[in-house]
Amino acid sequence: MSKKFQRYLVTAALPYANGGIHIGHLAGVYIPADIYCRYLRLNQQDVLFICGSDEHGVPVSIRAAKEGVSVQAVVDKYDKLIRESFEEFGISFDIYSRTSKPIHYQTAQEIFKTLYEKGVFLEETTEQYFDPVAGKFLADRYIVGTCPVCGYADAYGDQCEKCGSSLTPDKLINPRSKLSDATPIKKPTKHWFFPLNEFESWLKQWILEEHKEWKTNVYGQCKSWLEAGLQPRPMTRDLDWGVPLPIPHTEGKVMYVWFEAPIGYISATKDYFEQKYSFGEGKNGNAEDWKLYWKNPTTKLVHFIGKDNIVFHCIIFPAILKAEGSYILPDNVPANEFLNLEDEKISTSRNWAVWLDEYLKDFPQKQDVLRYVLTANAPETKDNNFTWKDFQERNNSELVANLGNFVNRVITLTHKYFQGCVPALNENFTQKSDIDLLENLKTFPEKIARSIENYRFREALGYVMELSTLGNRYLQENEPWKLAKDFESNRERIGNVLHLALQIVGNLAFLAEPFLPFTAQKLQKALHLGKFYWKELGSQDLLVVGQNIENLGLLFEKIEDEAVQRQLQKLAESKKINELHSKKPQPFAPEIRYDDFAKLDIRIATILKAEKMPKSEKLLKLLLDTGIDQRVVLSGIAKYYSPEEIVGRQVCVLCNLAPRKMMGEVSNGMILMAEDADGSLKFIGPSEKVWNGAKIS
RNA sequence: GGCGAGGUAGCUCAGAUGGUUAGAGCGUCGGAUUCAUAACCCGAAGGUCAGGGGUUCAAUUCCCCUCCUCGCUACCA
Repeated sequence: MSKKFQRYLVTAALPYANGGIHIGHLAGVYIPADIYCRYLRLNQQDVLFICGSDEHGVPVSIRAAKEGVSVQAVVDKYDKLIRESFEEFGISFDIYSRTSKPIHYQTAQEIFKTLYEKGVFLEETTEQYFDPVAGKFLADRYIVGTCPVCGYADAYGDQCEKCGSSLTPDKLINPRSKLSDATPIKKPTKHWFFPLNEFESWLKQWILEEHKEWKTNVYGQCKSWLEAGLQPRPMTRDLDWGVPLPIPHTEGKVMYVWFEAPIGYISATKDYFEQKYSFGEGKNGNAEDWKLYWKNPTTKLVHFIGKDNIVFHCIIFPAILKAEGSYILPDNVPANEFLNLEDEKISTSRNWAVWLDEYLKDFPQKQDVLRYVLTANAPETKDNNFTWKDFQERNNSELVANLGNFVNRVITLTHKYFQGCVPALNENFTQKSDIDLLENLKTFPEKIARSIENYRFREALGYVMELSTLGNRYLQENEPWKLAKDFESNRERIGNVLHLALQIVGNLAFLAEPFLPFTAQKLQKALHLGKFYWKELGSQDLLVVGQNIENLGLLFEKIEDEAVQRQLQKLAESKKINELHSKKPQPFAPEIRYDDFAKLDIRIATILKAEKMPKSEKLLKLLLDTGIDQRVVLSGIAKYYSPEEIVGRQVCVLCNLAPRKMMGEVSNGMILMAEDADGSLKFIGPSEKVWNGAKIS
């Protein structure tokens, strides 16, 4: 834990090239990672900050099909969007690479091959869905059909987007291929499994014993997984978009994204050094430098991610690296929780988000404001809420009124009394409040550094603001504007006060840099400051006496109600669109013949008994009188009906459905339900009482 | 249902290996001030630390139960 490290390798989760970056991503991953790296650089550490677009996986292929363009075109488009908004937002990656680059293919294939040759993988042939027309195996996402839960006609094989149920392709009614509409058939295919179970005891030792300092959410998640027991996981897929396997005769097979995406960190590092040398900096180095960062145990590897990625970064990826054998493992994985927006979950598909590219257009030159708000309210220990009102208030009462105001007062006073030049500090006029101020100032770099090193960024930012408050208080206590009423006799004292206040501003110009890089840059320029490192901060002579200070105007401006209203309006519109969308009935399913319908034997039956299935949230166990027999049917309606209220009711039952086991009970049929616009389920039955067994036609 | 993380002032969040008056920022109210973007500074009010039980001289902090939120997971023929 207290190991001495010689260099840092910091990674930020690879954004998926399927959409833009929103405030949840920023608050959870990119801003904290950027603060950490900017601090480390100011602290003269050797640090490499790595990121890049993750461009494989099924969703991009589907989007490409939907937009009618090539997969490459889709990833190019989003890679560009993401890359540009990060750049403009000041996320200081040393490299932003892509997993579609040849270097990544090589790297991923090398690692795969090493594991293959070491005999790490288990090979297993299983039955998978196959599209006989397109001649391809189908990922779950590529199979659509009617959702067995809500009846939505275009549910995916892994999940129904309508009702959120998680599914498997077997569960879909009338499954069909997205590629050709053909009915998928099952066909054997071979896959390579990574035996996570073999790494279980090692992982337990490494995480549960050796990394007790990890954040509680991360540690807890890992513990949960490890204690549940790990299973082998397939690391290959039958797809044509992805990194091909480096094994002969495996055409049409690629690596599972979660196998190769984290390797993207490694290939991005290689990419960095290749680019560096190709631009002529490499005279003294060599292209093997990346190994220093990935294979030398004096390197501290830190992964910044969101909580949804914990398993992949703490369990699967480390196990893969461990199996490979020559790589270092992360020292820490400071995963953040989630950020909500105006009390609701951020959702890309529902367009409930604040998109970085749109923010940058709506609030030009206000990168630091968003950086500030998202840091001050970062979901470090629990899910947090972002509201535009809070954004406005923090800007107006913290950035404008505290920090911006302090800087402005000091510079204005300096111009007023000393023609904009830094006055000298005269020892004869030093007072206790000066000494207190300086004593206090000295403690800040250390405090801020400690918080950052422990991944407590909101606390660190709080200290920066505290220093600004201290400055404001100092001015208030010493009231140079009052002394100036008799300027000549108080000249030295006024000079001292402003000198010290300016030194505080000078310190802020660097202490704030990890958090507010644009503001820090402006300040450093206006104060004509040289380059200072963290260890030099806290000192009282950053500014040179006599140096001219530029009047840089206002650092922050107020955000008016109208701007906030506009943003709220924008959100209200997405909400309206969502509601319209969800209230629109689903389009009709494809035409069928009478024969198809006639296959369904739907009867009226009476519920004789009803009880809640133990250990289940959704299932009720019903005993039905069908007129012909009495049978048990399980139905996922527990959220909408209590057992007592439905006994005696007549319902429609699909009777000739194959029996199915759920939660250890066999269900013999399916109750037909109508789904309301809000997703709730209602029984359908005869309008008047009929005899049990009545056939529906 | 199982597992994990949370439930602390009006709001957003800290914190305590159990011990005298539970903290911060913002908001609110009062005062002071005018160099400053009606900003700053000082002060005050505001909390049975989700609810119930237990252990203890002492619990908000430890244990058990219940409720609520979020995530993972099983189930929705």
